[in-house]
Amino acid sequence: MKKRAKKNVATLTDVAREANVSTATVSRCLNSPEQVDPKTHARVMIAVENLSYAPNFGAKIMAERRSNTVGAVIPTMENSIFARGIQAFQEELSLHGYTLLVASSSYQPDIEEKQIRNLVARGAEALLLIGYQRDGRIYQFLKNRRLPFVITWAFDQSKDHLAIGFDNQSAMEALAEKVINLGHKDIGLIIADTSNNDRSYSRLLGIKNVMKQYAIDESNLAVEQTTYAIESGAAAFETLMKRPVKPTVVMCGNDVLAVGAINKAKDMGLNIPEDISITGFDDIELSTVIEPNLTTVHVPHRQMGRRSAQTLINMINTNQTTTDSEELSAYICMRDTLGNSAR
Amino acid sequence: MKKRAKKNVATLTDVAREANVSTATVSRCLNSPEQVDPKTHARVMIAVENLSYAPNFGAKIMAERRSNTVGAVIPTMENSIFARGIQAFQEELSLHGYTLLVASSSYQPDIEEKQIRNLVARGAEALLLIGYQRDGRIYQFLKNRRLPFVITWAFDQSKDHLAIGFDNQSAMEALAEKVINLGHKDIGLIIADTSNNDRSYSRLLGIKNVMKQYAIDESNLAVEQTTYAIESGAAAFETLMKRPVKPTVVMCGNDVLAVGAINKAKDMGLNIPEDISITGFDDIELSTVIEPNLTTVHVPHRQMGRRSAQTLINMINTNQTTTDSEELSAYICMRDTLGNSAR
DNA sequence: AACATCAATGTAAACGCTTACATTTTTTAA
DNA sequence: TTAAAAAATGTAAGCGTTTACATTGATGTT
Repeated sequence: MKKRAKKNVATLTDVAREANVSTATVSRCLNSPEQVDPKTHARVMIAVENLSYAPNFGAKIMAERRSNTVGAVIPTMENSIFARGIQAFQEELSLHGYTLLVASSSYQPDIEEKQIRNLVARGAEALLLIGYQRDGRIYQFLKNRRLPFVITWAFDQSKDHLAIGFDNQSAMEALAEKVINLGHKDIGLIIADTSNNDRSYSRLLGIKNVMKQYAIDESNLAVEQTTYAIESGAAAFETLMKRPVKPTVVMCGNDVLAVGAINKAKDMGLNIPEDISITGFDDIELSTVIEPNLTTVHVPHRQMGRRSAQTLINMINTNQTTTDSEELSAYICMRDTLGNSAR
Repeated sequence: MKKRAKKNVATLTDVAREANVSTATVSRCLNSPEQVDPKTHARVMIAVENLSYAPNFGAKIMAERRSNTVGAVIPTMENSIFARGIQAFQEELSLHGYTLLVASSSYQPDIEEKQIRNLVARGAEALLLIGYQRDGRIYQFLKNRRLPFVITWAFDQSKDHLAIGFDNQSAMEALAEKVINLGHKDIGLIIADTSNNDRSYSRLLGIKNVMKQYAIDESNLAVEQTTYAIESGAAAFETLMKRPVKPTVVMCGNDVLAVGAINKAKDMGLNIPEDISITGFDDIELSTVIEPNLTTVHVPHRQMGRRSAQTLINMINTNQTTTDSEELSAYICMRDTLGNSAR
């Protein structure tokens, strides 16, 4: 009966014994080789190889009191909404010697909280988060731990958390204005659940705002809330088209939903944009693959990723816990799915 | 002048002091609450909350000698080739209390090696890897550390590493046979660099095999090797169509490339499949979004992810380092981009 | 009343690394 | 040649947990 499961993988001590040096020397060979005699170094590296040694990060992090790791929690990995931004984030991080740990929350607040705590526990020195909306407890937690974090994919002057992103509401306002100027009055909207997704909520608000501005009654807006998947977009589109007074344009909370809507519209024999206009949001790859090409809002994916990384690294280095927010611009991509109102 | 940077985040000891108990009790509150008096538990949890305590995984892993973590290294996160599989992998893992750590290699062997070592260092108890091809040193390393791993996205009877995947070669053979039976003799192929990508290589081999079988000379196959991106597919397609004898079908190593090819074909005013046939591989979301819908090979994404997770967990639990491989089936998805030879 | 049992808690060693400081060896300068 | 300076290496403490084992106190049994 053994006392504790004894893992038999080589440790620094094993390597030291094998190479006939102290653990300190082995450590130096691995972390600052210039400090050690080339001959010793060679001998140690052979021992490392022979024993298939790999450092134990847990021990390393603890001893160094730092992890060179930055975390990111994104709502989903399944579609490519966040892929390009995260890719840029990661590229910039590794340029500066940091490793990225990604976790996904499946758009669920409780999972997000768990993942945030998980990343912190794993030694993340800073965090990238999507959107503002989360329990105050989490913000308090991050503040107490003096953990630098940046919010992205959103930007709201009135909030006081550090954000590097774009203003969802005004981006959607610009698009809605364009839509209305093309004569559309009956508007359908397919969007993610707005209750725990501030980006969705802001986009919805943007549309409502512009409608008010143009004196179009709110009852002219038909909203379908759904999950982020092509099929959900298709289903929601079908529902919208069954309404007594059909919309002449269906605006979508993102490109994935819009693609679903377009597919369904084509299935139903509708011509886009002659019979029905459709718009998206995000400008992901899909939007130029779908036929006709999707009119959407271009979001500064790569820029958000890059700037967020730079800012976080700077905060880590200067031991600051916050800094100035940065608004990046989103702009409308006019393509082929938005036309004049059919009515 | 400070000796060491003193991080001021709460530790277990701080919580213990605050709650007036020993560190052991705090640890038990967090890990096996049923062992402690409810009153004590409540008191401790308040202290935890007050101090914004989060456990230090490094220390935890070291003390527990296990991490409940499994790693995966995939070639890319940018497009969605691996997204669905990884998603399924992750779902199955968390069902069993394991956390997934994902890293990407950008299709570069040296980065892959680094990432593998990184994940191992971070305490991964098992690994998911894509394809067989990697330096023997890495396999030796994994073997020496008795680290369970599974290879997926490939299956080759003749290799003796544990794999849970499909046979790229025979899948491509089936497709090539179909293509040839439709009268195609001049075949273009757009595929990733086959030199360090065994999936690509097998697919190429599959085509060559069938051509030989049907007595079509190898010179009838025009191969363009390129990177995985829609634009690369488009560019490669253009190159292929400039050849003295144009192919009547362009087979692509994956759907992303195929989408690029289709786009370019349409740009060039070619009708698909009347003027030119195009095929893909993978069956990702894109393939039913593109018009016309892409004829491709369906790959058992989710099944590979799920079965891999189950198998790895089983190996961890039984302390085994390998087990039986499992061949899953891929099948042809006939859609609208493959037709009779135009010649 | 004495003792065994059990639940709750505490004590302290161990995990594998880094690094301040101490010591030894080599190089340089006179 | 020798002393001083610089380079290479060693020693050992400390990082924040878990857990075997020890201790304490309450409860039940005779």
